[in-house]
Amino acid sequence: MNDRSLPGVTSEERIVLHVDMDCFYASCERRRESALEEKPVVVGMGYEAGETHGAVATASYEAREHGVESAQAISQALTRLPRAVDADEQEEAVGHYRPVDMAYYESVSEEVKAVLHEVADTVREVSIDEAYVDVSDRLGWEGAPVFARNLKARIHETAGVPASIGVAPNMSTAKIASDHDKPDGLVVVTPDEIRSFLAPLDTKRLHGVGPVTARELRSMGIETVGELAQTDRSRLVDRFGARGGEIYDYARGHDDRDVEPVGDPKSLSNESAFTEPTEDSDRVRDRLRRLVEQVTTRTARRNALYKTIGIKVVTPPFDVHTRSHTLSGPVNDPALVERIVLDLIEEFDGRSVRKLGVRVSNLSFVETDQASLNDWERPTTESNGTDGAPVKPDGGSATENECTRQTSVFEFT
DNA sequence: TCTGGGGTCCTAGGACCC
DNA sequence: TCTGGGGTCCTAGGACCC
Repeated sequence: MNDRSLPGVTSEERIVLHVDMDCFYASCERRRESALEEKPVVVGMGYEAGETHGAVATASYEAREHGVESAQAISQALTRLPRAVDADEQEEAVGHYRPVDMAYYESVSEEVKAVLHEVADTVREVSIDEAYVDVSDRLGWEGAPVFARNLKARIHETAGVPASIGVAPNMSTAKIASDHDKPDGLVVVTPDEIRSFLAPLDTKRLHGVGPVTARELRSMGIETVGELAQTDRSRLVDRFGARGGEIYDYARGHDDRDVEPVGDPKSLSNESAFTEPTEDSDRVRDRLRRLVEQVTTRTARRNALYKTIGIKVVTPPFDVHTRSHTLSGPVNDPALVERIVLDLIEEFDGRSVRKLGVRVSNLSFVETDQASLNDWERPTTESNGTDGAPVKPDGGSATENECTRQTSVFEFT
């Protein structure tokens, strides 16, 4: 159903919850180390000896009061909030820094998601600490506040971490609502409150409005969601393309997206930054080989085949370049990935590099058992004794010959 | 903001086919 | 050989999200 072009007409009324865990990694650390309760906690990587270029993944609200924010350089975080050392812990404001432990956070996340699946038929797990649930079939608006309050309590009892919940007739508003009263928030926006709730907010609160769009909107004289809602839709589409129409709809409280589970990933990548930019092509190649191994290990574990292989090269000051190469058919072949990656990087030889990435995309997932996967993936080693060229589903082989690099559009004009 | 890492979607031009 | 147009795939970049 798509009636977004008809203002005032909404699809059948829905009740959508957005569940957002509060500073999730820090909460997880507190769950297993209760001494961290109510103390400034910073979870990140890069502050251990010998590391200098990490960033803050999550800062607890106590840490945020000292100016520590997520995505901040760890060096800056340490200046604002010195690291707690046992001796002078009583002295003044100090931060409790913990390294990222994804495996643990994943396990806590699973406990949270299990609760969500118990209480709702449809759950969209957006990320490790965030999910939408559609409970339209289970309750009406009268029951929504109590339901959400109970859900929060249940998550806390079961998984031991706090959550904020937003309830609204659609995903985009529910998300804004969950963020409206963090931490430990609960905000319910009923259909008749939706426009007045959104109107005074800064446009940046809308999903799809980042720093660039917010700046451009400001230059158009649009600061609030209410002002955005009063703008000409076509003016926004002209300026921002499809996203312009989207944010206009969101600003008016319209969002027809269904809450549906996320599917298989579209791409898998790994990247890594150098402590400082390097021109050493051996170091660059070593780093790329490591990334190739990381990413192909993940694809193998997930039974993923890829057709497109690419690199990302960040050169100073912060210019992002991508190069990619598409094969004629999906493969799972780490050696081929390495060859292609090393081929693609040649163009950047001699240039300073601060960050590298390896990505595979155009994924397909083999859901059959491992045995049959191996059957068609590696018949070359014993059965027919060829040189181990990757075999494609259509029986051809994706060798380097047929994947001559396509000329970049930038080599012209 | 002197900027880590893993993702998604959109756009625009060119190649190529019919 | 000229002209026109539609459709799809590929590549690179950009904005955004967590």
